[in-house]
Amino acid sequence: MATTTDPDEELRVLLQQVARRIRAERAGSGVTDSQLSVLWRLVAGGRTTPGALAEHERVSPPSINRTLNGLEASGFITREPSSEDARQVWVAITPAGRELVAETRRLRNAWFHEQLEALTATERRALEAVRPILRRLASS
Amino acid sequence: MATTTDPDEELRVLLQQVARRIRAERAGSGVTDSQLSVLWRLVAGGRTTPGALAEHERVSPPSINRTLNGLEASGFITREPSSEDARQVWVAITPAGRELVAETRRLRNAWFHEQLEALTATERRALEAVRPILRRLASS
DNA sequence: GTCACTTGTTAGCCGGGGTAATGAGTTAGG
DNA sequence: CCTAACTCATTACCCCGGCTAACAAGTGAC
Repeated sequence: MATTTDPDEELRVLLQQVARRIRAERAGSGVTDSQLSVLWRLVAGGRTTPGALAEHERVSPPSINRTLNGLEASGFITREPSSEDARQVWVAITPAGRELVAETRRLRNAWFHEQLEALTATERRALEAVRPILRRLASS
Repeated sequence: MATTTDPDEELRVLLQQVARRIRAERAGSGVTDSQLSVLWRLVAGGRTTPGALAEHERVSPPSINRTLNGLEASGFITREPSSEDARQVWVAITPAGRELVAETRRLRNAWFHEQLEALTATERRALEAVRPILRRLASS
């Protein structure tokens, strides 16, 4: 019973499954997925505000706030009221956070790296060709 | 500050973001993501057991059980004890479930479809080339 | 017949998404 | 200037869906 499946739908399902597979490689490093994502952003882009983070992560302000609470409680970020606009808050990564990013990133990438290394050169190229498409899909 | 990013890591992050983007296109159709996934599986593969579903969805037995509870309560699946092995349960999709799959699948694919249709022929081919790789990643 | 194993289920925890409401601060208009 | 509308962050609360631990029922082997 060969599933009579729309090819586009198979792609959609595959993308979801791969993402879940990646996510499953959590390595119990004490930091959650969304927390790591925020830390990664802070390393890449420097200090920012909760609102900007929410927008970047495509998540509601309350959601990002909870993530920030966890990170602050663990000492990986600091929150500091803005002096220009007292409604705003500056979110900055701490040295401990920076260190955690480096270490966790290594762990989190391990499985995926391993999978990619098993690819042939042709497959590697195919994947490269798709990178810009993924970028567009991610930001559309 | 140009992020100094490992290309493989960018791929990993992109895959996650695209998956989240797809998932966000939920269209409030009354059925949740994991429920639809199970229904889709039942349409494709016919009746099966909770254990087999859990394995296929790469999820723990209690998790699949909760999903099945929701589907049963909504009348989209039936559970029937096996006559050969009384420990086992047969899970089957109902006509209502089958209909819901058809309709929801259409809704759920809308956004993704639209994105894919905006691709050039070259990009389309690049995506096709990656399909078998995604299959392997999803099932590894 | 007993004991180990298998299958499904329940109970309870947690992360992380959402909306609604709130408080504090800023800004625009009369 | 002072009030009204708006903005940003946060709190409270709900829901979904992972997980482990524990358990009940059934099977099979010894």
